[in-house]
Amino acid sequence: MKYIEKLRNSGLRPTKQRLKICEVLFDTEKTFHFTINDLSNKIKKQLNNKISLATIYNTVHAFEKKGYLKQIPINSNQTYFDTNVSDHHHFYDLNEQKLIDLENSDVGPIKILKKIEGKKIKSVEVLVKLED
Amino acid sequence: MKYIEKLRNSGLRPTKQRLKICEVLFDTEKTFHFTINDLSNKIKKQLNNKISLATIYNTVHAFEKKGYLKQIPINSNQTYFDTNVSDHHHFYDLNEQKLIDLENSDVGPIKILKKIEGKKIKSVEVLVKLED
DNA sequence: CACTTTTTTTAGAATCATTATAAAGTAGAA
DNA sequence: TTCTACTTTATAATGATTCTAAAAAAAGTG
Repeated sequence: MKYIEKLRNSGLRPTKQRLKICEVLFDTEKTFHFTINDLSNKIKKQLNNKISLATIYNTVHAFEKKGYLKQIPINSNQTYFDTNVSDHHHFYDLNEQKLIDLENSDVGPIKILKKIEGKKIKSVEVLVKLED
Repeated sequence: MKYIEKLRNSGLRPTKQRLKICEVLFDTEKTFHFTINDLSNKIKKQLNNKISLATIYNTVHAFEKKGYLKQIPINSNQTYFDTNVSDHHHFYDLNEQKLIDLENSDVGPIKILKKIEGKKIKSVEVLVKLED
């Protein structure tokens, strides 16, 4: 199965629960944004299946560490994740509290001119806040 | 007093506690980053004065709404604020968990090419994650 | 000044996302 | 199968933030 490798790479054994989580996360054409709570609900509805929060947290964090999911840097009481792990950015609609993808090509090239001794750049993320 | 206007503009009357908060926030040459907890401790040490968390939260949020403080979009369990409200960006050192200012001039101009119907851009914020 | 009304501060409780825990379940190797 | 190590789970713990209601302070009024 195609998700087994993703799990193994993330240091996780392919269990029933983890495979279900993979299905919901990766078995779609479109990528999407979610919170842990969103994901839990999606699993309940879509698969008619309850997986404990602890398992969901563990799995999502393992994927995030390996780069199969991305955290979206935004101030909210919940943490937002993205199944789109390509280099891209986000609009955040303040009124509707909704995230929208901004492809890299929608944002001009970004040059970081300042250097910090002994550190290298891991990622550059742009958040564009929108209002009415 | 110079802070009275800031408070009034934010819809707050100038009380003893709020003026103390202003002192710690705005009475320095250098701008700085802080969490509510940082600020509370700074008030204790620097002014030898305890102000309840509720008051600090209220005041900081009022200033943030008026633009006298900025929230820094970053995923953390605590919310980070910045007394530097000029247009600028941030490095985030993942290893030391420290924020560093990135002046606008340190980042090339950013062009957002995508438009969203009926929405206007309120801010563009760049977060550059650093690792060793 | 009194006295009333409104606003503010405060400590502590409530909330809520996230993390930790420990017991019961499951997978994989021998 | 049987043993061992890893997983899942429900539930508790944690910790930042928000809420609350009572006491304190400030403003308004005669």
